[in-house]
Amino acid sequence: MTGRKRKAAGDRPASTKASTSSRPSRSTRSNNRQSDVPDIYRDMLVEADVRPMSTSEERPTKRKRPGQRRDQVAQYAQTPPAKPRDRDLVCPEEREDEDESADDLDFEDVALPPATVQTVYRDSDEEGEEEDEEVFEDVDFSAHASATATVQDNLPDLELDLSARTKSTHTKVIDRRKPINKVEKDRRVEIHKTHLLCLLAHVARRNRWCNDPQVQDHLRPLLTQKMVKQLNPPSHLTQFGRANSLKEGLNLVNNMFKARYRITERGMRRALWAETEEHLRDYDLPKDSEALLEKSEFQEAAKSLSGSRDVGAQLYCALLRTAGVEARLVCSLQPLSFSSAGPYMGASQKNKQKLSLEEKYGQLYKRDDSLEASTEMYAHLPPRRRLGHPNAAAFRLPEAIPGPSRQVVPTPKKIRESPYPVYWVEVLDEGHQKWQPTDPLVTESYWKPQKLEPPASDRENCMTYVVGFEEDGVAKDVTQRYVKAYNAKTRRMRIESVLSNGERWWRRALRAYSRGYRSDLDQIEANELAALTTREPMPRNIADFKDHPIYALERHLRRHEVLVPNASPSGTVSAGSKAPLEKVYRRGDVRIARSREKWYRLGREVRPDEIPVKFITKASQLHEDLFSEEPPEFEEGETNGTPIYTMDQTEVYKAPPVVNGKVPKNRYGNLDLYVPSMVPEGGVYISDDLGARAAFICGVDYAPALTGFQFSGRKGTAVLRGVIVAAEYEEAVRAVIEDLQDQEAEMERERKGRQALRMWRLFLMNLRIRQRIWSGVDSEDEEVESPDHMQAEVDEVGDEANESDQSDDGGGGGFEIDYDADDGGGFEINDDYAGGFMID
DNA sequence: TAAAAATAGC
DNA sequence: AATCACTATTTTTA
Repeated sequence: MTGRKRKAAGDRPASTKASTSSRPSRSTRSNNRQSDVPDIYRDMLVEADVRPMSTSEERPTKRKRPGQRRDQVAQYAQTPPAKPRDRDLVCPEEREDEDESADDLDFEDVALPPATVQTVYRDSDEEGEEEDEEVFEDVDFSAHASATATVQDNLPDLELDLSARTKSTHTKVIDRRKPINKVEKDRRVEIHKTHLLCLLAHVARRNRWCNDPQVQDHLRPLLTQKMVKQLNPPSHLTQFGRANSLKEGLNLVNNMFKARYRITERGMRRALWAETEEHLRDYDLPKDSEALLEKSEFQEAAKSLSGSRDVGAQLYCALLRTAGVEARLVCSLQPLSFSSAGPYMGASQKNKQKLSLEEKYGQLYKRDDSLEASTEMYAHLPPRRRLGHPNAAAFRLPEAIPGPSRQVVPTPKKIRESPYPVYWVEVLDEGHQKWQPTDPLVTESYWKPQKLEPPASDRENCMTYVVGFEEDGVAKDVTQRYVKAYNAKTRRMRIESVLSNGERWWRRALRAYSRGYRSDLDQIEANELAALTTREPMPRNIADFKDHPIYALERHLRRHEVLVPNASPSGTVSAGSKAPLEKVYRRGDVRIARSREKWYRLGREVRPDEIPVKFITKASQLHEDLFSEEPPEFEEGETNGTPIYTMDQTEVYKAPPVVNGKVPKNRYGNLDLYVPSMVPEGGVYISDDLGARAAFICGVDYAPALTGFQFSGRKGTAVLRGVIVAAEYEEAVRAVIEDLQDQEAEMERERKGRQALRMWRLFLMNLRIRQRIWSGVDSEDEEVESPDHMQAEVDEVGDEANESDQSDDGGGGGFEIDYDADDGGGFEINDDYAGGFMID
């Protein structure tokens, strides 16, 4: 299992490393950076399609995920599950629950069909689980101190190469209603994920810098005795006393820090999408963007007490830690949004908005324009440092600003940024066991979590993921402490809302920075945050109810969703003032209804005489109805829709039992086995492809198990996997299977042996030919090897190989050299082949 | 009056 | 096998 992971993690980077080194200009850096990415991220980044830029030439334009996956499956499949397990056949919903802790390695959304071919690798994944856990929790943060992706601004150091896909999706927008197709959406989600990982790595790195002794040495003189004293109240004080002392201390420190620290650079901003390639190409970071890359520069900043406000917050964090306060470095991550609704650049209408916004923020962008000449300032940086992503990136306002502003304004630039911070600090109020924010530079507030969330209209700062890093490198998602409408608003922008396993993904991403256990404080905080979310007030507008995790409106119910009969509204809303009131229901009162067939596929059966909760009309019919403009004819109790039922109208399906060793079958001669509960009484499921043969050999009655359908295009093909036999024959059949497996293995070995022989024959024959040719050329009596001896050898081997050839595929007899041997011509004799030969 | 929210469209 | 998602326009509210 270890091998599997190592392999997956190691293979790709090795190859990329090789190719990067072909570019001398970047090689040193790149090589370093390769090792900069912690192991745990390598998989993620590979999964997320992030690779170093320099490999782009070799990269195939189209990436075949499925293919890759299959490789993995093949690899995993080499370790077959020892025994068939019931888990083989669990419907996805159930599995979700029980696998709460089983975070598997893949970051893909594999939508598992109810019955599964995929179980092969699901299984192996689960087996590898502890291993993975270990890998995750053994991360030694100090060891990784210098090992992270370097990120400049909000710009990942590793790049996304999506040019091929970008172009195709950008140039054609046909359907107005669906400008974003699924592929495009997926792509954006991937980018979002990648961006998140990079941002996390970035903040983690800065957080480590906060512990740097040199940095702290530079900062220590700033602290007065009084500050330190108040920040560390004696434990004999009351809770309030201690909290007050801490607050007063913070007040002192904040004022001092605010006064001493000069903001000379622009900090992190929200990453935005470019609308066209041109915009992206023309994009440059503002001149005064933070250019801090190395720890030494951070130490410099600590000495000079100047830099971006982000660095300011980081230094402030370091300062508090120096003073003995338990302080978290908090960052509101600003990843690219995955929804296309975000602000763009360039659109004619948006120009207006931009201008008005510009006025609002002051003349902040004017100087940007003066920068065309200033690119050389960044010339020493690789281009990717200057850009967010090569193809997906931030916006740039200067284009929209008319000429006059193009003058250089040399003087003391007041940098206008979002009035809300991206970085701040949380300190631990030990008395109350509560983390409290403090932000000396931007909002100049402390103890006021509500003050830090920017309004939705802030284009430069969007609060979506707030992550706090503790001194020991542990990260916590504390978003809920700061946003006022997590369920209604913030969640929509997060990965959880767009991926079915988004929560798991995010948890896993953070696990890279977890301390393997949960402290009491963790628990308290988790409760606190959970309470904050549950206490969130009911939305006041209709839109926020859509996909709300707690509430639901009837108007937003999906086609096959239905309210439980006794659902009682928990409130009302109306769209505007003069609109009818709508009842607000609990999401928990919403049920999914399914047709008879769907339930059957989940191993359940609708009870007879149940009244359908709903009839759903097909899309085509709906269309017809629309055009005919005639009301659809509903007869009493009958409609042209499909009747659907809720779960409680069904019961577990019981297949007809096995009687006298006879297995009941459906009309195709199979037995439907979508879930384990569908195994008939008195029967046993043997999930092995050899089952049918074995049962046949045993001469017992059996039924192949129809475990699901595979949909390719429009028609589904049945997936048969394993057989059902009567319980009394189980042992016999299994024994036969084992036997068959042995046989098969034996045959496989033989095949390989033959293959090896064939290779040798070819090899020796070539040698012989060569020898014959050269025998006349060189001096006649000087022979390195005896021709007779070799002749004998070739004949011997050749005969043997020919024999087997004939029995095998009939071809390749005689002395024709068969270059078309299926297992690859040439003389690549790998271990397998040689091994096969040696054994024989 | 501007910003936010609802709605219409295909 | 199914499926709303996205924009522009109108309406409402602070």
